[in-house]
Amino acid sequence: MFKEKGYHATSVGDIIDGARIARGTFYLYFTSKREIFAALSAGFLAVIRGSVRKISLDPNEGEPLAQMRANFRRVIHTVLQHEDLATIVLRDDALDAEARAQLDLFYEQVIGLIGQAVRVGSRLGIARECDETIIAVSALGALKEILTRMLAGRRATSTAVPAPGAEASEPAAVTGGPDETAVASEVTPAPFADPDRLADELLRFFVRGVFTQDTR
Amino acid sequence: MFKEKGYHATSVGDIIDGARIARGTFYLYFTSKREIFAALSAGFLAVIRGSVRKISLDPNEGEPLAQMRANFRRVIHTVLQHEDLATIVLRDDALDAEARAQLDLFYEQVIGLIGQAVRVGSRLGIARECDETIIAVSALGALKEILTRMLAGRRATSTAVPAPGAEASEPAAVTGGPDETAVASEVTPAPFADPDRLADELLRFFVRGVFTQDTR
Amino acid sequence: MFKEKGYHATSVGDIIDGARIARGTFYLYFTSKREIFAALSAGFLAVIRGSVRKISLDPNEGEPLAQMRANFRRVIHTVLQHEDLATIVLRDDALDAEARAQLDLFYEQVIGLIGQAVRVGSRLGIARECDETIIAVSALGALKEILTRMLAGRRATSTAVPAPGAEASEPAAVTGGPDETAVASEVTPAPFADPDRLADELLRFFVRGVFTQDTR
Amino acid sequence: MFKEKGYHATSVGDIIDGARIARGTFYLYFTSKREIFAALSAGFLAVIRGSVRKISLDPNEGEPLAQMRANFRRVIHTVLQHEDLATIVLRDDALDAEARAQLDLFYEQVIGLIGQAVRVGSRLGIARECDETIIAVSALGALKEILTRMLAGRRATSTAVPAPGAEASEPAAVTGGPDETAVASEVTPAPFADPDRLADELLRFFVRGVFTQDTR
DNA sequence: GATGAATGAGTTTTCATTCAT
DNA sequence: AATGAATGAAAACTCATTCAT
Repeated sequence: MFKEKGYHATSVGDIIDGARIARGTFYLYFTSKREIFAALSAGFLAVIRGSVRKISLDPNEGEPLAQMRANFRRVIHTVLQHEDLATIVLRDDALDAEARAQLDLFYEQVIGLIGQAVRVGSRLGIARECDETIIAVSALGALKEILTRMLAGRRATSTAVPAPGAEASEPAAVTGGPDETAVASEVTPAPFADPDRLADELLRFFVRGVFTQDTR
Repeated sequence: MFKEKGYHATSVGDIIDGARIARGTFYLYFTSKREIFAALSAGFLAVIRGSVRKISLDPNEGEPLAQMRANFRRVIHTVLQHEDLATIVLRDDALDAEARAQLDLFYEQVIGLIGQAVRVGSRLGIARECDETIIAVSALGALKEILTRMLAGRRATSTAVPAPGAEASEPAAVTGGPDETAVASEVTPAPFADPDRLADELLRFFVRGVFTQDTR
Repeated sequence: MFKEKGYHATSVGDIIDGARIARGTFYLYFTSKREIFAALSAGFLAVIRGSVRKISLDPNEGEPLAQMRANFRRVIHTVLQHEDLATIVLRDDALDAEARAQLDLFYEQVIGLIGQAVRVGSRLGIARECDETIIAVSALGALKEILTRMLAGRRATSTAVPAPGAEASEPAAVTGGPDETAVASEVTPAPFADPDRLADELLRFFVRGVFTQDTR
Repeated sequence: MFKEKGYHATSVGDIIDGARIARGTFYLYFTSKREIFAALSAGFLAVIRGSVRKISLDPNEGEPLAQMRANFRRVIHTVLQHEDLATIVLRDDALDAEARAQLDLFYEQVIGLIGQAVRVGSRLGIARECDETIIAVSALGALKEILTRMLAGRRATSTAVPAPGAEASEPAAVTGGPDETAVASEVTPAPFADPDRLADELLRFFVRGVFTQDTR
């Protein structure tokens, strides 16, 4: 329910209807709507944490960039394995201060991890001079956005035949200028369909950027 | 109010108290809570749209990368000029399908714009082979995350010593050089304090990535 | 509603139905069910407080016993003027700690007042040696019981023709032994019908007790 | 549980937790929460009934006033022996009509008994002319109030220094003489500590009242 | 144009009671 | 006899919205 309607639009009534249980049963297992959401979030965060490894300098562990690629791939696969939970966590709904703090902590950890990877790169002479916090935050943002759209794409695909009462079907049109709008028949799905390709593309972006020319 | 508490936690009561008007007066100007939020969002989106230019190949317009840097700087400055509105838009609160669609459209346009820049780069031989959608989405995500944290940092700083009644007057705190961040007691502020540096760092990330070594 | 059903058995729904107002209107004037009850109680306690005067030794104020009788009469009349409120206060329903404290304070004040009267009597040599606290508490208890039954009697009388759905009609029978059960057609009404007689009888009880013979 | 929190604030959950039994087990022995409360009340009322004797004119039974004193003492001692039950009965919590009627019946019997005593006194010429119902009701009220405060005092005293886990062990604190109560920091305890003194004081109040002067 | 009292649908939460095991 | 998971009716409370003044 949370995945479909978000935290606020989902009522306890929706949940118990969906779960085919009585109101009291819900409160037998969760003390509040907030708690079930927090429990779901926490569960997912734990799983995701488990899918990320710190970059190691131990040569047995392989090259740092290979380790990073493995991390990306694992995260993406874990997200795909837990589409529902990933969706509600990425939606980043407000909730209360405690849940907020839990999520913030998680992202701070992710930023720390990415920062560490950059620092390792610097030490090895394979990363350029940069503000590692900004890089890490950017990488996190990029990853979140990619994952969000990957999940949105899958939802759009799987719900292709919308139940009566739904209101999907985005007006595909976009792109500023009237020049090359390309195919654009399906808005996002295509490039996000292959998880491993996604991981590689993302990694390449982090590693090499896009442009070959120097900035200054 | 929306900036501080988010859409759902802000009641019409909060708004009219803050605005020192009567309940009825509110509904004289807005048909609903949703509408005022949508109006605020739309206003901000229009301003932001106005601060972005398509990359032009016309040599009078300067080099493409310089145009991109100018875009980044303008966006960041606009966001800073409209901290409140930017905050509520970046918070990405759920609302209804219509507001959702409006925001989605906007982001789709941004993605289109970034994609176009990459395509231009490709044509000029200054951008490497890549999936432009993934790159554009990543860039958008990075930008959103950076801006979000920049605003969070400013909020944290400005509310730090809350003079009773006052609510502004930045102490422009910036730690000199980019190397030794020393204290780092505050969560994010430091690296996000200088907007232009932020724009440059972000651009450099997009352009060159972080690592110098090849991926394959 | 509180008078008829007591605090717990009265729901906000009952109140708004009785008042012919909407739910929201109720919460516009009272923040909770507890609050309206507390407000009603407090109002009544204030009125009652206003109807009691400290016994004065000033000869212009009349004899102490006459002052006491006046107090009794005023209290009884006030209670009769505010039958509903008096009933809910005397019912002494649990509520929360705060309301409890408010009521306790009130009764403590009453006890203080009665104690003072006894002390005045002692000083004047018209009251016998006694533990004034016990006397005051006894007097308070007697007064409460008398008033409670006076009000119950009036309710029984006025509701003589019970609305369909009610469940009155006490099984009058009582009195341990099978000897003289007297008339007993109406359980309590009769002796409690005349307020002034009640006040006088009560005062006489306090003053002289019932038995003429000495105890030890 | 009922003693501590009252009927409404005590949930079946509290009861089964306290009794270390399962929910189902509770309903094996009692059909409802009301029933267990009624059973407890009824038990106590039976015990109390057993501790009161009708005043007899048989000279072997001793003087009427001595019989009354004995009754008072027995009631007070019984109440002390069953503090918990006495507390819940005196709290006079609402419940349903049936339990209400049971309690009303009991009090009516007590009133009948006291009334009988007064009538006996009248016949013997040792009681003054009076409305015996009013006197009996007053006496009942005084007794209830005294007992309530006596129990409250004991509770306050025993819970004063709550050794973690323990819940009894009265320190029998009683301030020596009846005159100088000195400290008086505690609300009521002192004068209510000695049950027999209480009974005597109460009896004396009934017998002689407080004031020596005539009323009219 | 402005006001604010009134509204009531909708939400969360509680808790006495049941019944299959 | 004992258990405890499941129940659902009922209760308190919220808040966006309306409309007579």
